Amino acid sequence: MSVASERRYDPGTVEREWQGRWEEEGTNSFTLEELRTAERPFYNLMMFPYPSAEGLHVGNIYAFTGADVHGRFQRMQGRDVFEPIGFDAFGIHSENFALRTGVHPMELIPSNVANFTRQLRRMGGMFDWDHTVDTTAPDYYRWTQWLFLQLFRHGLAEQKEAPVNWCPKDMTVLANEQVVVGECERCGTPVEQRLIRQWFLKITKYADRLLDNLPGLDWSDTTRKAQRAWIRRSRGAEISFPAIGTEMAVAAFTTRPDTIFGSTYMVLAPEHPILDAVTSDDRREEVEAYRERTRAMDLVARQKVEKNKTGVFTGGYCLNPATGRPIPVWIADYVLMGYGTGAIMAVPGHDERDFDFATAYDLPIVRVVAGEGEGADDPLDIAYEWPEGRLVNSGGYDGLSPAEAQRAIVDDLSAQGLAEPRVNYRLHDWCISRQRYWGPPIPIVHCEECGAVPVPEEELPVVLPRVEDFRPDDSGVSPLARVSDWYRVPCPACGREARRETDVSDTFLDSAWYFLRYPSTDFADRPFDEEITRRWLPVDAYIGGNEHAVLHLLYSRFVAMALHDMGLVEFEEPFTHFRAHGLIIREGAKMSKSRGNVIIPDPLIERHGADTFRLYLMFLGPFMAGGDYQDKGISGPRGFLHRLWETVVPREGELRDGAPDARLEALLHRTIRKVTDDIAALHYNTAIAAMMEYLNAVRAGGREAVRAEVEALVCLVAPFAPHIAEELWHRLGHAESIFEGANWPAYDPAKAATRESTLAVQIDGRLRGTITVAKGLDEEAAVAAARAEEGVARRLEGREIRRIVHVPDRLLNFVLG
RNA sequence: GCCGAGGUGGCGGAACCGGUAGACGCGAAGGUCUCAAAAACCUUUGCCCUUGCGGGCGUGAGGGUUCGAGUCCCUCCCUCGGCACCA
Repeated sequence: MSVASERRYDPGTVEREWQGRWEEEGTNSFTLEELRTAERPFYNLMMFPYPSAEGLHVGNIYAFTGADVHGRFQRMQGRDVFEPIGFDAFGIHSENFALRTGVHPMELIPSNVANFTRQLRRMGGMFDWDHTVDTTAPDYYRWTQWLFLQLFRHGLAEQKEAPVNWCPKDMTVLANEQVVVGECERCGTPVEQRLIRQWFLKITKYADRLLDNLPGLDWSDTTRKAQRAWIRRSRGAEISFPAIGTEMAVAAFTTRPDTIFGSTYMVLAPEHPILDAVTSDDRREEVEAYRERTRAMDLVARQKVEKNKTGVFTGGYCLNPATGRPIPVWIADYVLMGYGTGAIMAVPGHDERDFDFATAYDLPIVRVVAGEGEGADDPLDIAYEWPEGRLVNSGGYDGLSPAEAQRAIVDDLSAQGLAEPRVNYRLHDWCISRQRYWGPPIPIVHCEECGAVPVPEEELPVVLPRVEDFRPDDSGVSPLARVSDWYRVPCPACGREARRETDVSDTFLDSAWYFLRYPSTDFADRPFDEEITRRWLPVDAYIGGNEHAVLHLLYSRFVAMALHDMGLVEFEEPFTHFRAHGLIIREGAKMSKSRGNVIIPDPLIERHGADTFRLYLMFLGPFMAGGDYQDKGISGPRGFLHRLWETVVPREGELRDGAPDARLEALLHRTIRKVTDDIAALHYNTAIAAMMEYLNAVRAGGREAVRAEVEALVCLVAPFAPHIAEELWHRLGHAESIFEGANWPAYDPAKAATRESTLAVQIDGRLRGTITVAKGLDEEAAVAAARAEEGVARRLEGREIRRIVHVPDRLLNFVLG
């Protein structure tokens, strides 16, 4: 073999050699039979990348390396590790890039995928290239469409009108992220709202389960908290306020029904449907003008821009059902149609926002809760929002605590049919319609007779046609709506002429189930095989960025729960273990093209090798916190691997056999323990530091190592630097791959034990010296040993010792009088 | 505003359960080897005072608990990330 004879470490040669052998020998891939029979399956998942034209950046490599280290570590401990990778290639990113460059996405994506594949192979990930996924391949999105149909059949998909951000110049729908303070991020035109019929998945039906399962998940705490905050459940009541002069009532959601006696006015969202009915003729013009102004703002700007509250009086009144008195009805943009009922009972005395509004428009502020030491009619100079105190000015409820009053008031109003207990969520149903081209068509046919009819499953996939002009237009519908020979189809139910749904689905739907597909890509006739799914899922370890803490992870959980309820999978939580990694920054700032501080990994990998680059990235800082990229820093890990090589492959002669040095052997076992614990906890940086420390000790003073001192070290290094580890393992005489068989070294506590310990000697808590003593030395002997130290003895001379604190093998503290 | 993470040498970062702060690495200085360079190896490297011995000060700021605090408690400041009028 060419490599084997070379005595110098040349990373490029070693890495290409082993990447070739892994590929040839199928080291990292599973056959269908192996997937069926794996005895200790471990599904190691990482978030699949969006294959951009720029290629993999350091951030991707960082994330994948960290996950790969964990996978290789599990494998060396004897698990059958399945580590797949794929491409999340649909979506607006590719579409916009294609529009800009004029390259059709159907050409762009395959070439990007090819480039990503090359880079992923080059970084030495343990990927199973026989089980990849590309969300834009018809044999993948066929099953994305299938999934939509299952949700539809089970009443979890519905079409309804919803507002979207619309840029009148670009003539396109914009995602919230594309709207910057009320303007289109591309052209700066003020964004409008439009109402469009769109498909929604009813994730809110699962809100309680999504919330209540969280404590049982072994996830990064930050991620669980983000999900909790995103769903945000609030319990309260919906209360009816009869609108005077009409037959209708305005329903308002509140979490504080106990404060109803303090509700001195109501506020409706400007879009509220009852608005026309309550507005008086003399106010109509002003109300319309305000409504118009609000409509011109997109949802994001409306929530961000105005700190000062604005609003107008409608001229209408409702009856406060508790006091029986009429209260004025206003509209204001701080009330959102999308939450609760789109109407609030304003309680300015006990809600900060209502207080601000009432102050600005001179509306009455009444106290209905008195805190400790406060009187019933003490004026309020800020809203009293706390749920402690006693009710006042509240008729028969005076004297109750807010909690008691909540129950009593809701009970009494419910009896009159004016209230009912209610739970609200911040979480909204998931809008999956995209009026765009680059996505899987939603598999529905609209028929005038039969309504929305699902495409029969055997007709899937509904293939996205190749369309040269896929620019969005003024119509507010997908570019597919211009392709009449595609959308005109007979109704699957009645056969009459009908029309395909021309919207495509959200990319998050593609990624909400990809982990189910990986182990089953051998099957063309089913999305996921029952037997294989039972063996491999739920995912054992999922490592990814916290930018997906909410959406992707929440949608995946929802899909898994829905499939579980349909009886299609056994689990309801897809990821039992999730860890969020940190971000790579540079000079204290996030890498971005606009800052010009982006690192392109390819030249670095060419120059130093993938092993060095991997090791360097993992050494930067704690994996879960991220790290600061420094150009010169790579020389540390590079030197370490070169020294490791030279230690195992001496320039002259051969590595000797023989007994290891006793001190080194003890250190080796402590290193094994530390590296094992640290990798398990994803503390990669300190694991690497420990290996460096050990190698430094092995080579101290230019000494030559013996085999027993370095063989285990080669194994410890393997998860981080797999190629060099393979090569050295091979040169140490092993025929099989270091990753075949459980080669992770065992920690032997007996060998790790030391006979001596260093004791810190303090006087009054200040360090005055250290002494080396036999392990487990008792206090009396330790004191004697310390007193023998000149510096210690001098300070103790003639002083009274009030107390001695002795922590065996650690410290001895003399407290003087 | 709310929630979350964090603030330690010139830099990235270590530090178990409160027990020698600064592991490991970068950078810097000096040296060995070499025609030279690279690589490798050796020594030094928190700050201040001191020729030296030695001493003092040091983990965002201030206070507290303790024999002992980077670590625990209180008050405050700053940075980063997320959510943001959710009734």
